[in-house]
Amino acid sequence: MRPIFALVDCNSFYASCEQVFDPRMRDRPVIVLSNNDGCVIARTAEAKAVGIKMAEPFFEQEELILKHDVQVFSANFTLYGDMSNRVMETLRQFAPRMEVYSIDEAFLDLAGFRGDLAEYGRKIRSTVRRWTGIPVSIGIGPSKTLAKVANRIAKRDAEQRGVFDITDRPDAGELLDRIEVGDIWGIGRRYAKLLNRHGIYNARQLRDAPDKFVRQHMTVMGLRTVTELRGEPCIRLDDVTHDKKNLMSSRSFGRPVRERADLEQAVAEYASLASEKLRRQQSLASLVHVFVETDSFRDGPQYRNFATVGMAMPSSYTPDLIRAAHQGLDRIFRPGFDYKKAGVMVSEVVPAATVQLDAFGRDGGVTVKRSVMRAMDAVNARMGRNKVFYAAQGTDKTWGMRQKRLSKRFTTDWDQIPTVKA
DNA sequence: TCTGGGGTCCTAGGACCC
DNA sequence: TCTGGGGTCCTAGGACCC
Repeated sequence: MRPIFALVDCNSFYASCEQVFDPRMRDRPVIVLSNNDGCVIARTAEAKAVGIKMAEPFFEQEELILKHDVQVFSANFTLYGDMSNRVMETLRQFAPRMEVYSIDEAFLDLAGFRGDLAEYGRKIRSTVRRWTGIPVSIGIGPSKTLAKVANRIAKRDAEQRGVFDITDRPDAGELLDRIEVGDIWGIGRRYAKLLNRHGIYNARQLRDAPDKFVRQHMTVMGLRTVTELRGEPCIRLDDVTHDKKNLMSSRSFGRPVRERADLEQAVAEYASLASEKLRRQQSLASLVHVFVETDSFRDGPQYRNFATVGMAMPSSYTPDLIRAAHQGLDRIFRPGFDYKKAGVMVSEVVPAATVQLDAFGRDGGVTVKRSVMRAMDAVNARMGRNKVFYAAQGTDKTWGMRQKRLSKRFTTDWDQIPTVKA
């Protein structure tokens, strides 16, 4: 059966989430900032129209923001994660198979669908809007890459009303003419530049480029993209969830940090977050990597370093990871620097079920540790994140991130559910 | 004053083995 | 003087994604 993919993509997702819970924000320029209120990571069409740039620093755009009364929010990932689940659950009803590709995107498998695909797309779109409040755009095509292209057209051309089907279009060539090569899924800045140097500027030119040229300059990955542009699918729909092979937890600090004690707290906090992520996917890790770095945007002495610490047995037990992270920090901490960021990554991740006994048949206390963690996760799930935590994480957290414009956790915390006044 | 935080895959080259 | 040929594993770096 001929594959047909639909790519459903939420429009300016984080900003849309904020609009759902605050009707005053509808039809207004709204933006959402990255952690630490650093960069713009989402903007509504209205914000784009007044010239707000994506991924650019917030402080550089403050003038524009004041002038156009742009509404600004700190990132509220708890809210976005929950809204994402609602959107995905809604989408699931429209296709036998679905791949959740990112927090705001999913591929649907529409192979074998009989009827008008674009019409079906519009039905999906209006249902998601009605059930979750989130606007989406939908691209439909014979390969994932072409579904992505169609999605761009759906977003760009207002007359498509948010849905575009590129399958069996006799004018596919002209449509691809209007897609810049750098806007193709899989073609980043570097490849776009390289292709431009060789006279390839749009999707049609890339589609028609010789295999040998593509293979030589862009490896097999590039060749896959080109094949997909030709309408021959080679990236399959992947509907099983894979365990992450690496898990990272890192943050920039709200202020420069000099004291070792503060770094120890921060690193403990990140190790604890990494442990939680491991437990959520029922995995254990045996390597813990710690890194610290100064602020490269500022003058002054710069330092960055990382250390890797192996644990005796794979673990997801928070104190094990905190201990390893502190060992790593011991190795790389140098006094006298203004640190801006630190992080903890874990690797050599294995499923928890495969845990081995040591040579003496002991389980290293795994059973006890597991019940402690289960209890802690249960309390935190119910009462709110970090209600129970380790003292090493610190209680004052003066290094914590700036989030001046945080919305409430409308959907995941009983105390913050919106109320309607009669 | 203020510049995010995650992930994946592929390739080339070196170490090492037989 | 002649100076093999494969294979595997690991790592660093480069590209991409959201």
